[in-house]
Amino acid sequence: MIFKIRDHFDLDKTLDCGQCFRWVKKSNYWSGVVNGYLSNVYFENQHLKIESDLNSLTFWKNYFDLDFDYSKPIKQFLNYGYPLSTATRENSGIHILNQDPWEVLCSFIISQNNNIPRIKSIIERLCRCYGTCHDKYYSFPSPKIISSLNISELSAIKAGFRAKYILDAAKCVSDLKVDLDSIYSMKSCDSLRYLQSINGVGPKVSSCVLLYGFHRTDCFPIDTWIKKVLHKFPDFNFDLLPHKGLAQIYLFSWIRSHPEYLE
DNA sequence: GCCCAGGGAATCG
DNA sequence: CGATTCCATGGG
Repeated sequence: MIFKIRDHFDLDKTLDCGQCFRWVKKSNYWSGVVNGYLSNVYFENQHLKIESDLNSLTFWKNYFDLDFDYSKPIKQFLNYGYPLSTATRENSGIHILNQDPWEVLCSFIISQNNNIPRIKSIIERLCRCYGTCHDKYYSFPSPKIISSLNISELSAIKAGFRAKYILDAAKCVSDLKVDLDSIYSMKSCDSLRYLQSINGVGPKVSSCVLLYGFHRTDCFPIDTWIKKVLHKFPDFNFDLLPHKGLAQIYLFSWIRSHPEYLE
């Protein structure tokens, strides 16, 4: 299927900004597994082309967030001063994906005290070992599947100390002690506390789940890089900024590509 | 060998 | 309470 893109949209940055971990860049397209379906995505002259057995216009429009009006927050960010103005100028093509909440939760548990290449390799092993095999790719394993494992079986993915956190999350989610669907009707501050009832889920991981799995742009995940930015620019106050989660994404991408600006 | 990586729990003053 | 330490693993 094909979408005509009106606003500025950068597919490369959207899939390579650290919000998702299973998309792989091929020659002129991206290949990934989304909700159990192998999908290939192309972008050329303002058209987004998607080849996937997941053949739903509304799903993909939502996944790539094509109905959200980015122009207003972008305009505000551009007038908010350095460094957000610069970060926005360089990264305003990024869209916030609407990913599967369980995959986001599990992925960002794995992300803690870790680096992006290794996060990807651990997730890949998780899918290969315990996901469902379709022809030549693997779906992301369900919470029920993972909750049936013991800690030594999970050690195969080499997640280290995070393995016990993955197990607790899978158990909580599969027996509905943490009902992810209920979050859709909860306020962000309540869902943050709710998610943090999972062992291994704190302020940062819960914020990422809400931002990348539920499009809660009022959440502002503070990781090591954002911490450095806030320390370097103490006058920058995001508390009252609308859609500050989007600002966080721009700032994260910006500082990752220019770490020298911290000196 | 040492340091760090999209943090959070356990422990300590 | 806030501050520090530990947690597995792998690449630089």
